[in-house]
Amino acid sequence: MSYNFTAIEKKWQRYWLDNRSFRALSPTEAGDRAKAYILDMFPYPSGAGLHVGHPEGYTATDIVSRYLRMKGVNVLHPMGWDAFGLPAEQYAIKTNTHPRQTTEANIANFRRQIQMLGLSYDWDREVDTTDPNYYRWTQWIFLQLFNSYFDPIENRARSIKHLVQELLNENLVVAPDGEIRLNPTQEGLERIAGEMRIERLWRELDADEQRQLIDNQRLAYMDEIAVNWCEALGTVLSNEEVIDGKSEVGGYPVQRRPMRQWMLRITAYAQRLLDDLETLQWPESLKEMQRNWIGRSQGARIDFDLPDHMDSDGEPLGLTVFTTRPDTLYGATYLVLAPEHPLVDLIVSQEQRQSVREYAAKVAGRSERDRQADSKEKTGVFTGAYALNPINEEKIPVWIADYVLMGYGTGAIMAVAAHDQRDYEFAKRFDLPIRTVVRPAQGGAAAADKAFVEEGIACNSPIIDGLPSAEASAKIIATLERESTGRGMIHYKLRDWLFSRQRYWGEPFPILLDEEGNATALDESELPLTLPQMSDFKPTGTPQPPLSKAGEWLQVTRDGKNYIRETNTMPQWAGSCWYYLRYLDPKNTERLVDPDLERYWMPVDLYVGGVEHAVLHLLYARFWHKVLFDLGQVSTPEPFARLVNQGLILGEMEYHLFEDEAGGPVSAALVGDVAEEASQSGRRLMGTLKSTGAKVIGKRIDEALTQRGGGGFCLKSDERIMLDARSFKMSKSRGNVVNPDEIVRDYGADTFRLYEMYMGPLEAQKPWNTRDIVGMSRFCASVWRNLTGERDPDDGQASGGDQPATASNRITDEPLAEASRRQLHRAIKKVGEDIENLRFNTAIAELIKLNNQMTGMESVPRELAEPFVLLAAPFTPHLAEELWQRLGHDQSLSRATWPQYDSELLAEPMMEIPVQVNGKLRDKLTLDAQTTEADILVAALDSAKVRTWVEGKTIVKKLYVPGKLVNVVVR
RNA sequence: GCCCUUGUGGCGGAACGGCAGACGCUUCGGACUUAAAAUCCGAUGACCGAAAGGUCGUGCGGGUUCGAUUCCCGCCAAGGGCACCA
Repeated sequence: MSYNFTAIEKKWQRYWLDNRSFRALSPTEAGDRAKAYILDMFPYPSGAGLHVGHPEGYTATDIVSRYLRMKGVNVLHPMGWDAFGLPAEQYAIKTNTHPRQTTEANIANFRRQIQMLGLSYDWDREVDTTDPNYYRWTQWIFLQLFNSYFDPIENRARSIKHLVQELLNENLVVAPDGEIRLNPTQEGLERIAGEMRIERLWRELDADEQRQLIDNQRLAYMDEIAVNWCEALGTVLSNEEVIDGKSEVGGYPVQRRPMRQWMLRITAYAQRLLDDLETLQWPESLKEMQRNWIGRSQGARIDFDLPDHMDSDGEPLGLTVFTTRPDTLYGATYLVLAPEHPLVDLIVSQEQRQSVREYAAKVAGRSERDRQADSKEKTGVFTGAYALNPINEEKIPVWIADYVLMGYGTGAIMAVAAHDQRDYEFAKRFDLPIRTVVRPAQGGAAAADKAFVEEGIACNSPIIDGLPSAEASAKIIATLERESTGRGMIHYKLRDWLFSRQRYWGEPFPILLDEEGNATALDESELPLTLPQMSDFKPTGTPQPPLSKAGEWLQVTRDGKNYIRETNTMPQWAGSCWYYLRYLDPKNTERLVDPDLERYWMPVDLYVGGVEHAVLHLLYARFWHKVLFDLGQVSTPEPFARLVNQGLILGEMEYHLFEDEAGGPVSAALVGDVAEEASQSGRRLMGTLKSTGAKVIGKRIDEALTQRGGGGFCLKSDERIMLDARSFKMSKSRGNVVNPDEIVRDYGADTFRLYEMYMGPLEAQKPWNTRDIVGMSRFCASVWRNLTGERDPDDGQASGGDQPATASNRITDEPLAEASRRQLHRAIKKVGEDIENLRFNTAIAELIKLNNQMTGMESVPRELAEPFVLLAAPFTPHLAEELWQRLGHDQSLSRATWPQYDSELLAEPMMEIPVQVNGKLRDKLTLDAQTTEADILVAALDSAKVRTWVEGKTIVKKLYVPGKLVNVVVR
């Protein structure tokens, strides 16, 4: 019987599970072995089942894990389920089943699919984010966030108790703007300036104020802010979940509306999240995406007085802008506020009130998306108010315009029309003054029809004239700071993380709310707070979350006071923010993770997953990790030392024929230029139009192509043909989704694994091509034949997984030929190095070459067969285990020793030296590897072929690159 | 508009200063077979040539170098990210 992959794969999958073959060792068991934590991004178990993209990353980490185990490393390689989330809940609503049920069914299906791929996970450590024993600790981390604040002096999170203590001790005081500062009297400064009280002490606050003050410092806090409300999903979404004004999930419209929501103070960590990227071995492009998302801008806040306006207490009003170009302050010819800016109502003049209101109403009625769509045409309205430029007391008009966003900076800008393109367009539109205050450093004039936005030399700016922009900015900031009309600051685009959702299927907050809506945390001992069983978990159609219908569950009386539970739930990201920690100690009932285990295993040595999490999961997880680090719960500042993004697997190539613009002849197959070029020469376009999957549509392709003998096609000489061959993302609607179940059924898991790894570099985006799978299938069958001698179904031998393994008649104890031995040792080196560099495609190519050698052999020496099976084991583990057993081993090879190569055998005794003349290859010499340079050059010039190219010319230079080539330069 | 990534045979890709196209697919030819499948052997970048051999060739245009797919400068195209971010 021939190679029966189904039986073999079942047999070994059973064996691995029964024997817990991939159990990670405890630090004690491991002794002085090295450790490696190899992690996959755990999947969201959707109803659709595994996608071919999942096995790509999972196979990659599996190969690395299996390889490292064979190298004697203690490997932790776990898997789990990120099972809270919107799709499960939406599906549950649609089918009227409880999300618990669908989630369990989906997890079972995912587990089956993952196990059928032969992935070497330590199943003892499986986690499920929806398990109360898991989300108990998600809630626990939330409590840590709630009970902590960010100490800007130490630049880290600390217990809120510490803050209260410092306030009680009067080391800290409360500034009028609500900020907490060092007590100036501690530095010998006065806390009282004139008759006006500047700062207040803790004991001078009443109980409500104290509570407010503390609540405003927490890392998890409630705030009434404009949030992204998605009507269709019935929930709010984080900035990261909104793309182009639509929900990332489902693409539903999202509106801004003010709601009281839980926020996490990720902005406090902006600088550390930015700085620590430098320490990570991550793809540069992904780091760049995080940098852009954090969006650091260095600049200044500048205060403009509004001389004609007083607040209700009779204090003069002021207006603060943020700018990255303080050096252009003299060029500010007007100010612009966001239409939603709270100051607008206070300063608008009687005459302008009507038009300002109308404009603001119009803007409010439009989504962010619409606002961006017609950003080409600037709109805005004058408020009737004027402000004073602090640098020169110039009186400038204040406008409102929707190109200024309330959500960035202070929601107000100083407009410098000469040096900002948007301001320039606005000024042109409304005929506002444009004043040049920077000239190009290299001389030459700036373009007249647009803003000069680069740095240069300040001009028309009395105190900074002649200074380069950077110095000019510094001087302006110094001046403003001296006069208390501004200060240098760094602004981040990153916003605090909106952390609550109006959903049922998420972690409940361990929070009680009193009648005023103040939050009180549950005690750690009260966790987990489990989701109430509800038959009606549908959205309410209002911002009221489904849990508001939970009846008794909601009511809590404590110390004689009535509370109601928080009815929002946490977003899907909560569970995935820390799952990598739980794998280390998944059954611990006392702690999140045992500190010794945490220190042993962290950080994650290799993390593989899709790039779609660049600014969501990967930013959130880093943030939580840093908080846990500050609070002493984890030992490393970063969770994922090395990260690799697997490239997207696109759908199968699609070929399209279409009319060209002239409505003329048909367009046909292959990418534009190639086809066009081909059409001009009339030569063979592609030999295999049929076999590539191109569909012959009607007669048209036949009109353009003539069939050659043997099934190839040729372009008719004068046709103009364009071929559109492209592949698209796999999607249900396109009908190009490949189902892993079918591939494994038809070809086996080993072949499937090989195929995905052989498609190309792990990081590259590449199209699926079912046609190519057969290559890997042939390889597996060929290895089987080469090592078992079982040729085809007719030779009468029983085999397959359930049968007792029979010894092979192809294996011999004869010594291996010298040349083959050298090839083997080169392969051992290459395969090991390629795995370490995640270059699986070239490693597989090496295995194929080695197997091709065996195909040509009469019988295969054990000296070659055994190392070959070990080298193949990480890639085709089932096949390798079966062959290993048939080679007479009674132990699984999962912990067998990886072969070692002998460096002596890497060098060939003879070498082939190409000889170039003027950089062109003219001959090749086969020489003893010991030949000296002088002899090689003599031999090279002695070559007849070389001589014909050198004759009659002067040799200018003779070059020898040791072991590589000779180049003779002649003139 | 800005940032990042990628452009190599009929296809996926390899080489990443030193023999361009490893390896797989496809196609063609041969062996085996009553036949087919499977398997095995050989060929497969283009052009010229009967052959030996030669010329061209890694998106395009320059540059550095004895030598460039590889490094530098300038374009073009595709994919991804950000986007009125002050």
